[in-house]
Amino acid sequence: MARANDAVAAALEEYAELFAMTGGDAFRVRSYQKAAKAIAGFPEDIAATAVRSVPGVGEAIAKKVEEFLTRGSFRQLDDLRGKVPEGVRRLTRVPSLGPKKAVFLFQELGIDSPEALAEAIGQGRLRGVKGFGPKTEANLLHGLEQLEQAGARVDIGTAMDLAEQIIASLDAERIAYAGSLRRMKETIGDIDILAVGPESLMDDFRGMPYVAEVIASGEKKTSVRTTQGVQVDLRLVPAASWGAAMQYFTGSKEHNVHLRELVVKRGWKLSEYGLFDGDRVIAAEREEDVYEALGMPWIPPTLREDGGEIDAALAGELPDLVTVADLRGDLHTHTDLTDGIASLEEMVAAAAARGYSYYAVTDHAPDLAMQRMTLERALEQRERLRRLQADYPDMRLLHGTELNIGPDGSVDWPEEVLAGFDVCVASVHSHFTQSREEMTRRFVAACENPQVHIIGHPTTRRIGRRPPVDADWDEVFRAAARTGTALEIDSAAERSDLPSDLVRRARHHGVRFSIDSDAHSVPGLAGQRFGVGVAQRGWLNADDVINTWPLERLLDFLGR
DNA sequence: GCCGTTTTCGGCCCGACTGTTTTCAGTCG
Repeated sequence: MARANDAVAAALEEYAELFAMTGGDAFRVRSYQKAAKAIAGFPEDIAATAVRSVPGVGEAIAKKVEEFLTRGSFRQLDDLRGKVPEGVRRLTRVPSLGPKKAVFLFQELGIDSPEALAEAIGQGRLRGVKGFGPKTEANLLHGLEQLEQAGARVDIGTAMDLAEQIIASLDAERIAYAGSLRRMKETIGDIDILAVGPESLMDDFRGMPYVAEVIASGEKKTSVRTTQGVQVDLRLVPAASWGAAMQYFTGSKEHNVHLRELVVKRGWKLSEYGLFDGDRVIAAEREEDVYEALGMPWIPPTLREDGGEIDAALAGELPDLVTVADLRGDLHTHTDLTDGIASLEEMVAAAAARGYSYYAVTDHAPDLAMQRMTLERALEQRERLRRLQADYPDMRLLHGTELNIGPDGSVDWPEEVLAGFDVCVASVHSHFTQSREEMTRRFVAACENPQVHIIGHPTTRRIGRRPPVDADWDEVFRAAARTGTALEIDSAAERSDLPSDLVRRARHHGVRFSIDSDAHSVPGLAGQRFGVGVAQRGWLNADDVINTWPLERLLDFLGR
């Protein structure tokens, strides 16, 4: 069941942003951001909790949240939405453009969207404007390009939260999401929801508080844009053709085109209403029947990209994909010692509740200055973790760290310190714009460090915010395979990193993977389901993933 | 706006980088 937490957090996040843009006090902005983060990371459903009990939520924010929970917004948010055009908010999505410059551009030049900014630059209207020199202009152009590449797509976590919220809000006989979301694609353009139920469902849908705009509405399909700017299509389908509709609307288009070629060869017809031989229905109610009628087992949605899955299915050679149930632990997580929001004790208790055989705490290492890590603090944490171990006889607690890979491939702590950690994840957190050669050398050097077990979020992309770094990935994969360094599939939805296409390529080089949550909160631990989606899209089976292995085998891998 | 074993007022993760500025503002992690 969808929790209200994410919708509340998104509203507070938006308010913080608008408040900052309208000249609000920076410390108050931080209060809203902190509260949003705490609510998103709060383990209970906020709608069923005393809001004040969430750390970081005081009198004023509690009132706003309560109003939001009753009517889907709050007065101050409505006010600011009226003052700052939605497009100006989108301007801050342009990398290198923050709230200050965005508001400046709006007030001084009337630029009210990324599109308008592109036009203004094209017309040379930024020339000579105070604070906008040639370098800034070039950076903005580059940022606009990146934004365009990312498109209006949102990460799968945002889309999944929204889809689950919508599904929970509608009273249908049967309802589910299809499309790229069901295929667990890392970014989602729009959300497709199929439902069986009365036509009044459409009215209910249009009237929901999360609907900002109705784009189109008919008997069978309603399209809306939500307050988060995501398009959602709701389709009513006949109960008798549920399976065919799911098959059709799950896609991908390429998968369906390929499948329909097989259908046509047999003189049949496949549509969202069913698989037909003339007027005779061969399959319609169950999706499995569509595939079985074509002589193959049901194909998992995560494989439906026309990447060889149909031939594999026909040959009976579909991979035995890794699942969430295969995971025995998590090897990359944070606590409030650095930038997490839950304590060590809370995170460990939550991990135990998830039934893990092992669990690694990997707070940031000292070179990420804002985290203020020191060796002393790390060793104190280790002591606390060792003491906690006694309370968890069925779960091995591993003390790890997330190191920073420097520009030359070196990491923060010297070898003798690293040797004291059970798990070392090493990640790039700076110098993103090195040349391909430098970046490749940097990753290869990190792989060759015998103390490094896992390369964290390898491409360092942040969906919609930062492009992946440039490296010769095949070279990196060869180094990882040669040195026995695992590559991480970071499950945090805005990362989804490695991306699935690179996962599949890396697998061909014989690389092992670790599907980690990179959780900064208790609910963050559940994010592994998105990493499993990426892994499935990369055709991984359980054996490819080190944290499906039994404890002994994992310890062996870690060299202990 | 939130929070409290130095505080109910006065602090609030902080340093690096970049471009533009002649002493710093904005952005980012």
